[in-house]
Amino acid sequence: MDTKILADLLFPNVTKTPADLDAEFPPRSLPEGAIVSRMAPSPTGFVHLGNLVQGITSERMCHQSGGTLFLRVEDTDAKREVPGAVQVLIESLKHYSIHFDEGATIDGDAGNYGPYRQRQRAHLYHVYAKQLVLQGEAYPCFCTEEELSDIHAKQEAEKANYGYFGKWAVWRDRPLEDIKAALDAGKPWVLRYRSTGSIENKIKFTDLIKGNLELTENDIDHVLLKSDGIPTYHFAHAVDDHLMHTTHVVRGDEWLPTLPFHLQLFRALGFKPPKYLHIGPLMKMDGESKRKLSKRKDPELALTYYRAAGFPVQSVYEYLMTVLNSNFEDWRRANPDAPVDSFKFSYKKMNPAGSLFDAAKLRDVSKNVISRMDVDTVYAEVLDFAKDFDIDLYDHLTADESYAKSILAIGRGGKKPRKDFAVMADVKPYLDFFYDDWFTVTDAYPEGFAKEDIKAALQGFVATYDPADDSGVWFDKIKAVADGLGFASDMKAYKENPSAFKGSVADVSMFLRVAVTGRLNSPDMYSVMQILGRDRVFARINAMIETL
RNA sequence: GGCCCGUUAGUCAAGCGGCUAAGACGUCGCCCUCUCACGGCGAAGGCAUGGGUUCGAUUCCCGUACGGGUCACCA
Repeated sequence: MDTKILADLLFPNVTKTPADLDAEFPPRSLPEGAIVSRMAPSPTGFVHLGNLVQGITSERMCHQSGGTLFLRVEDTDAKREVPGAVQVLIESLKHYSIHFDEGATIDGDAGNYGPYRQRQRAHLYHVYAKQLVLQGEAYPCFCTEEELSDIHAKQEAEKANYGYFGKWAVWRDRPLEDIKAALDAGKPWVLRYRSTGSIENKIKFTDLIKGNLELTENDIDHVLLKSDGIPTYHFAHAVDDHLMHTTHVVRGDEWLPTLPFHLQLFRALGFKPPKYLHIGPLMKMDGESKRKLSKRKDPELALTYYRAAGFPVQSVYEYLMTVLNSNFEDWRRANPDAPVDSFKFSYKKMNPAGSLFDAAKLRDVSKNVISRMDVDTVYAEVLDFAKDFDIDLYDHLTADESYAKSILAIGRGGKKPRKDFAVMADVKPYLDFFYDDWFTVTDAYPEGFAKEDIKAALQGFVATYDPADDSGVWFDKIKAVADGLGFASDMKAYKENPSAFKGSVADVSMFLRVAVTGRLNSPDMYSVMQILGRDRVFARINAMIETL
């Protein structure tokens, strides 16, 4: 068959050649060893953990090597696209500190290798499509959906392998007249790759994460161009990553089965294939068994889930970092205050297998991240969460900013900071008693004590409390009250002979705690009282005395 | 079903032919001049399995089992 005739028939308007495009998109001038990679999500309106895992990996590799990271929107499937999804995508990636050097932005494209939205690149793909037809390595196929499912059904019946290949590839070797006739009849067509591979052959391949792999050659005549003229992922991947000079492709390992086809394509097109990093999936426990996190079943896959739960961005980022490079944890312990990007990320540390998503671990990481934040940062984080998810909390915290901050400052800073919050939703139950309208007097007194003693202890405290005292003096006074009532002021003495006392200074402190905070647990009472102020402390203590 | 990937404690994981097989989370215990939150100390718990190769295998090879992925005009 004369491929020239066919090529012109199929792509009459394509005049450019691959050489023209190579001239249009010359290599970037980057230092030796610089990595160029991309994030290439499809705009489904749903940004998930997997996107982020892949994004962080690409981002670190590019920027640590002095290279370039770009964002390419894979919007080849018009059917699935959700309106406004591109914006959501760009904004949440930015939110999670994935910074792009070029690519799609909310306002349009930035960079010299665009367009960065695939649907706008149709003319580029067609140049290569025509080239493949010319080389006899692609052909049109006019099968309808029904015909294809018939083929599939027959294959099932015959227990043959599925797919459009060999004798099943009914349009593969049709004479030109048939094609012309179909074209003239206005039948829709797709462009298929003419595979010369065989499943009898194996190809060797080295993945940067998985290591040496042996894969079966591809013998399927995959679709290159859909009937709307827009490429499939495979074809777009080859063309785009060539023209954009991608050096490393990071993607999920669900792509491994189609990798042989991709390699075939790069060869057919005369492209140098990039290095690949195939990441194992994030899994979760589902009853007894593990399975890949699925976006239909698992809300925790969506980034928005973490925001609603009150995890700071930094927490999710650091958790994912520990999953990607487990030595990150050790590094973080040794460098508690260093910015995350001073950590030396290495793809060599990445696990070839999938990992189970560990919510408990996320919480732990998050506690540490939050405990390292300064007051202003925590305050901002809480507000950011509260304004969308707990407006009542937001109103309380903003009513008196410095008061709120003084609460959040308790136990913050220093070598052993408090770790009360894993998520911002933990904040309200932690500090509600600082607000009078949230505070409730409790009658759940510590058990095992005479009411008279509790009352006397509270009165004794009120008689001597002075907010000007430092914590040492403050506590000495409480000890004095304890002693006066037959409670041990010395914990050691108490432990050696508990029956010699009515209780200890710990119990006296508990009386105060219950009176002042309405609960059994609280941060350090000295700090609490300092923040509450003398009048409110006394009011609460007196209110409790009334009930005794 | 075909093809492919994977398998170190409940989980995340170091390890890369010779180690009493790190560490972290979780769990449990003890300690810590006021509880909690921290912090400290300690405990339980592991190389899926059968064959090789080797003086020696968690580490290399093959099989089995189990887990996962993929077989679209979706990415």
